[in-house]
Amino acid sequence: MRVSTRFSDSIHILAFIDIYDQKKLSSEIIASSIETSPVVVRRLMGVLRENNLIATKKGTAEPRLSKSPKDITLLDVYLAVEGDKQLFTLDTSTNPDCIVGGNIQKVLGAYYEDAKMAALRKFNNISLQDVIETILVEQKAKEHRINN
Amino acid sequence: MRVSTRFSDSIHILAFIDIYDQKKLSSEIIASSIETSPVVVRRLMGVLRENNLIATKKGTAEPRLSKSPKDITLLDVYLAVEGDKQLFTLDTSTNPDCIVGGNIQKVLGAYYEDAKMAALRKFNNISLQDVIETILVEQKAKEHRINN
DNA sequence: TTTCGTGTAACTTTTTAAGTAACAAGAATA
DNA sequence: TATTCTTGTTACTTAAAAAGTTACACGAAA
Repeated sequence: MRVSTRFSDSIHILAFIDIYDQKKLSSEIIASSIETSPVVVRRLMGVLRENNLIATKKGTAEPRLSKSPKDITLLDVYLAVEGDKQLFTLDTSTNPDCIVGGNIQKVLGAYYEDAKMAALRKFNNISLQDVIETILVEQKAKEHRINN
Repeated sequence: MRVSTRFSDSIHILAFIDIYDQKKLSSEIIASSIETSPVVVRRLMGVLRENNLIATKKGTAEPRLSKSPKDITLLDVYLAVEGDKQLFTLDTSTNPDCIVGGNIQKVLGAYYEDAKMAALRKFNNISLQDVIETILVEQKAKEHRINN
């Protein structure tokens, strides 16, 4: 299938809202930064709103973060838009009458869960604030290279 | 998209080959354990062969592991069939003229790589032997429950 | 009251992998 | 040696999930 960019795009939206705080923040403007359609942005923002990461007002282009960027981790965003699904996919239809087919799901499932948790723990240690600050540092470095 | 079960199915194939070592091991028999088609099995076995994990002989139903199960890690299998692709997907088309769009790929890319490595390190610490032994233990436990 | 924008539904397109059909050619065997 | 089984491979179809598109009711603000 097409691979989901919801996680990346959601972090983008949140960083954008924080960085361009005082400006008009229509879904169209945000979409032009992500290079996608306004509807995709509004759909993602709907999910972020349901998960208490942003607050929006219908008809008004003024989305705001519900919490400080320090208090939003990448894991919060990931769980909001991707949910707690498998990261590595088990084949869930294997022959239960075979020694391998009848036991491999449980065995692999445990290893997959372990690997997934190792990755998600990393995301739980990165805040939106970290992302925003790093973006701003990269931007200054970029501008420095251009001027020298 | 449809989610790939190549990783799970490949481990299944390797465990099956090792456990049913002396028996006839046609792609049809293996496929019936995975509950898929023989062609899917042969395709995966082709990839496993290219990556030196198994040896096969055209026309003969006798695939064999190329190495001891102790010396095959889940990471070896993962890289063989999924490659070293992104685990978390960056949106690679963002507006380069925006502070966020112009820097987020690099910033998120680094965090994603970090999380991916945390997961893959786990897989590098699990051998096919671990998987096989755990399957056999689960099977004995299952039989014990049935007989008591 | 006009204009802009959100929220949402319905539908289409895109992408990727699995499933299916077909077949040449190697291996084993009666 | 003829038959049967099987692999390796190609080409095509189906399935599933997400992004893209169109449309529109309704809220907000000038």
